[in-house]
Amino acid sequence: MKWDPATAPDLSVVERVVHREPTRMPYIPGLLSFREIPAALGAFEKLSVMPELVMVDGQGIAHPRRLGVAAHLGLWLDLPTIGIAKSRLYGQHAEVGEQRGDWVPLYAGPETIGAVLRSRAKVKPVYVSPGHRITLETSMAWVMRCLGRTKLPEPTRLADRLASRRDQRK
DNA sequence: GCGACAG
DNA sequence: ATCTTGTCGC
Repeated sequence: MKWDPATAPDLSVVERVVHREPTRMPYIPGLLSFREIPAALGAFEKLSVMPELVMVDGQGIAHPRRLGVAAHLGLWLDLPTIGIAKSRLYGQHAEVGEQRGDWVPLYAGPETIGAVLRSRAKVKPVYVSPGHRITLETSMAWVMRCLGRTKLPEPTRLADRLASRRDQRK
C-alpha cells in the first residue's frame, strides 16, 4: 500500500531490532556515512518487514557532495529516506520563527537543499533534508506528521532511545 | 592561512 | 558523540 502523510493511520511500532558492531572509522565531518552505514545495513538485515520510508539521524542532501548519511543509505537500500539532523553541517539559512512549525529554506547558493524547522518552541531547530527518492515537500509533511511534543520526530526519537543503554529491556 | 565541522 | 548541572512537565 502507498501511504500518505494525511492518511497514515497512526504511529504504532511494527517491529524493533538492535544491531551493534565495532566502528571501522572515526567520525569525520562530511564522512559520517562511512562510519555509520555498515552497522545500519546490519540492522536492516535483521528486519522481517522492510520499511517503505526511512528517517535517518543526520543529513540527507544537505551535504557538500549532496550525499549525507540519509542520502547514502537510501542508495544502498533503494528506499525513500529523509535526513533529520539536530545541527547544521552545510548550507545557509535565515533565522527561523519561534513558533512550532515555523521553518525557512536551507540553501547552498541558489539551490534549496533542505529546511530548518522549529519542531518545538524554545528549542533549537532541526535540519530536514531529502535523502533518496523523496522531495523536500514530502519530507516536511512526513516529519510534521510524525512529530510528538518533542524536538525529534517519533521514528528517530524512539530508535535513538532503543539504542541507548537504558532501554535494553527484553 | 583560518575557521567550520551531521554523529 | 559524551559528560555534568539545573529546571520543567507529567
